[in-house]
Formats: sequence, C-alpha cells, structure tokens
Amino acid sequence: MREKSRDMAAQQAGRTGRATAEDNAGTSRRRHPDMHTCEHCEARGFNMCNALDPNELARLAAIMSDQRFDAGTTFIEEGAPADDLFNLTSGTVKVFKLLADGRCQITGFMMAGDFLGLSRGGTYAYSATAITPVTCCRFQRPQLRGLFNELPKIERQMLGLAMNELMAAQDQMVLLGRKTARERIASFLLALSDRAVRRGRPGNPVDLPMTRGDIADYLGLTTETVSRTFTQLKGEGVIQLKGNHGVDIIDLDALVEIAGQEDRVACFHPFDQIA
Amino acid sequence: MREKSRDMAAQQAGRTGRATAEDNAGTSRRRHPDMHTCEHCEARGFNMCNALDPNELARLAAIMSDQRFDAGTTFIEEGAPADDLFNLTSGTVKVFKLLADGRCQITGFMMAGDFLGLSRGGTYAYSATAITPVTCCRFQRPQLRGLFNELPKIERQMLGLAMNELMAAQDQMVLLGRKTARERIASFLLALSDRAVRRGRPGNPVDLPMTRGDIADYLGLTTETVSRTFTQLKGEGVIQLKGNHGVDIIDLDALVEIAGQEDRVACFHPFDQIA
DNA sequence: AACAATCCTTGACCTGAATCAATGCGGCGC
DNA sequence: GCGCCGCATTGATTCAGGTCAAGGATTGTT
Repeated sequence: MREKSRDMAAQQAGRTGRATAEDNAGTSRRRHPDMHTCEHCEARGFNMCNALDPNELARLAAIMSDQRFDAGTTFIEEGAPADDLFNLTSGTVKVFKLLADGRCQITGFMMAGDFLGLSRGGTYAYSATAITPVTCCRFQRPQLRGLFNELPKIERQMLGLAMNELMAAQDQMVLLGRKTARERIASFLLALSDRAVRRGRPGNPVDLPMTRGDIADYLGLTTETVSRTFTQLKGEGVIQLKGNHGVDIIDLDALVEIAGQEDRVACFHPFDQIA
Repeated sequence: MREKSRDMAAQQAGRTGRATAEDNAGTSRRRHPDMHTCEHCEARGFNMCNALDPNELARLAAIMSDQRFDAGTTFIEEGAPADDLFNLTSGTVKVFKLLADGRCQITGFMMAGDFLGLSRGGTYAYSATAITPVTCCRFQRPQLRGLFNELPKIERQMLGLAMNELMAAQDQMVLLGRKTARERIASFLLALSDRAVRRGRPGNPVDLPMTRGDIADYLGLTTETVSRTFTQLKGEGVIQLKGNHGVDIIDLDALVEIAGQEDRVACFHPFDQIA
C-alpha cells in the first residue's frame, strides 16, 4: 500500500492542518438575527427543525449562530473537544477519518439538512472539511442539551436522522466489503442522484462537487481506479462526463443493473424507522 | 468473484430459508410474567431500559414478550414487514445484507443490550440470524410508538444507542475501505475484546461464537484469508487459537500495533455523544 | 493571456487477496 | 466408541485493483 506522509495527511485535511472553526480565515459567524432566515432555510423540510412550530423555532434560533466556511476549510477535527454541533444549510462537506499513515476513509458527504459533530467521550469522532462553500447553523452542546429537555420533538427528529444515517452506513458497508469497483461507482452515482431528487433537485445531470480522490476515499478505491471506471462506463454509453464535476446518466437501467440492483428506496419517513 | 447460488444464500440465511420469528421451530414466546426477569436482566445497565425506574419498567414490560431463538434461526428477514422490534438479552446475533448473487456482508454482531429491527419504509432494513441460542424482548411497533410519547426517556436512550452504533459503523467503514487483511483481523479481535470488557466479561480469552465464514463476511474477506491470517498471527506469537471459537491474546501491544492504533475508546456515555 | 497548481487520465507492471482444490479435524448423533 | 459432516486449514494459481510513472486538462491568479 502506498503511504501518504503525515504531512500530506494534514494538508489534505485542510489548508492549515490545524484549522478549527475559530481560527480559520474565510469563516464568518454571527448571532442569528431573526427567524426570517429559518423560514427561508434551504434545509427546512428535511432537517432537525422540520417538526418545530414558529414559536419553538424561535427558541432554537436563540441559541444558535449562523456560520459560513470557505471550500477547503476543515471545521471539525477528529479528537478535538466536541464543543459544537452543526446543522448544514447549504453546500457539501466531506466527513472522514484518517489512519496514522495518512490513509483516509470518507464516511459520508453531508448536505443541507445533515447534522455534524458526533462525539465520543467529549471529542469529535471524525473530521469534516467543506468541499464547496458551506453555510450552517452552529449550536453549543450545553445549550442544545438544555433545549432537548424542553423540546423532545427535536430529540425525536434527531433519532430519525440518526437512523437514516445508520441505514446509509450499513449500505456503505455492503459496498465497501463486497462490491467490485464497477458496482461501487454505479451505486455511488445512483445514490447521489437519488439524494438530489429527495432534496428537490434534478436527479439527472448528477453533480459531483468532490474530486476523484474524494470519490476514491469514499468508495475504498484509488483515484486511478475511479477514473478508469468512469472512462469505461462512458465507453459503454452508460454515462457521459460533464467536465470534472458532473455526470450525465445516459442509460439509467444499465447503471441500476451494474450497481447490483439492491433496493433503492427513497427513504425519509423520520420516525417510521424506529417504532 | 465467486458467486454463491441463490439457494445457498437462502440456506445460509437460516435453516429454512424462509424462517420468520413466527413459523420457526426452536422458538418460544410468552407474555412477560412480571418485572422480576427485567430486574435480573443480563442486559440491564447498557440497554434501552437502563434509565427507567421500576414503575416505568413495568409499563414497558406490559407491552413486551420474552422470546427465545435457537442457534441458526433467522428471525428478521430484510424486506419483510417490520412489525416488531427486538432487544437482545443474551446470545449473539449476526446482522447482514445479501446481494442478489448471494454475496453477504455482515454489518454487525449483536449482543445483550443491542436492539434489532431497523426499518425502511415499513420493511426490515437487514436480516438477522442467531449465532448462539438467543433470548430477547420483543415489542410490537405500534405499542412501542405509543409508549415513546409517554416515556421520552426511552427515546433518548435509543438515540444514545443509535449514535454508538453509528460510530461503530464509521469505524467499520474505515476498516472495510482502507485496512489490510492483517489489520482487519487485529482490529476485530481487539474490538471483540473491548466489547466483552464493556459488558463486564473477561477481555482476554476472546470468545468467537461465529464461524470463520462469518468473520470473513464481517471483515470483507474470504474464509481462507481469515484462516491464513489467524495462522500467521499465531506463528508470530501474537495470539493463540483456543479451538475454533476462542483466541488467546498473547501480545496485546503487538496486536494494537498491527491494528493501526486508532483510538480504542471504551464508549458508553449514552447522551454525551449528541449534546 | 500566460502561468501555476491541481486534478484527471492513461499506460505498464505488481501484488494482496480471491479462487480453486485438497486435506485435516472435532463435535454430535447413533 | 465410531463415523460423519460441517468447518478449518493449507497449497497452487489467478486476477482485480493498487502502485508507479508520464502526460493532458481545468481552474484560478496576476
């Protein structure tokens, strides 16, 4: 296996390698001015605020601050004190873990509505880097904890989100443990397409904000294999590459066939999953 | 890749291939007689009943039934209507997903305190087979849902459990996507050992209730590779095999080193993770 | 517009784990 | 106590995907 040096790993993790939400350039933060933003929030409808009425929303808004991160900013670092919790409102974030020698596994690409900041023993369980410019709501843990007791709805909503993530993680385990490179790429494209549709965007020209290297780190492959597989699928007339950050699905049925036709259910029934 | 036939896959999934909790031989079910069992429950202390007082426990006990499954019984089948939710009280269960051609990925080995029965759109998101004889509490979803509203504590407890599972799933993604066979086996043994300790059992002679094939399906390897790697580690004096279902860790430091020394934190702070 | 820095693609070759193929072993039923 | 059957081990060989290496295409910058 090819070892990336620790330096490279740090670089890869973010421009400064020690970047935090606080000390980064290209970061803006302000107290939330009013509920107006919440009501026009891109993420309303599929995030943890979904079930709240305007009054409750105001209480939530009171303890949070809006934040913006430039592309490339690592605003969560595995092992750092997990002081805050983030709720994405726009942009794409890669969540990843590094091994000591620099090998990287991206565990997910997060988008509007997803929450970030899972902690294990008081420290973050993973790192997170903005792939595009990102906006999010930021909560301090103690304050959010307090609100949990008063608004159990939030807790329930989060349980639903957590369950969805857990199921996605299990699908990803199948992909990583048992699928071929070809199947992984096909599954990945379909999953991105489905996710876009679920968020009310067009599902076909699939948007790929991440690099080939990111895709590789997500699918347990190398950049070269990702690239070769794209080329192969293009040659077969299944997809068409739209520059480096877009893919046109030409033959959806073929892609589904290649992916291994597991159940691709658009799932977002917040509580249904639990009880 | 070697394709297992569909028949084999079905067989592997359970003795009958169409076994459900209802129609299985070797399955016993009865209404919960009193709280006595709950109070002596092997799983108290790390399951979803943990935070309940005796009165609340009684309400939970009222809507559940005790159940027992023989080793080899598949009592949850992916895609079947997700009517029930299970909470393990003893024994070991493998949770897995099958691809159309029979390839299998085990997403987890469940033990006392773990819950089972995650659903996606009203059907089970995975299959589950008892590896050893198993006892568990069984809940019907509608009834449990009702109780959620009255006892939000349960919901919170489940959120904690779900978060823990999510973090374990992320660790597993790193393992499946980026670790070598050697590292996977070492990590697996250490994880099993840690889990035993967390459940108040000895961490050293590691108990392996599952077969080599199960381990392979969990680690994204083949039976042969698992076997060879065990043999190799034995040859290096790192472990000692105790028959087919036990491993003695001789050189813990070496094993940790081989595993890739990621943070092995014993984590069970139910809510800490969220807020 | 020219440049630099990344990112992507393609080719040649290598290797870790899969596959194919026997052979050992141990627990269980009779 | 004996024989069987599923599980585990071990060996020989293959191959999917990784590694190494060289250009080519984008993107952002001055």
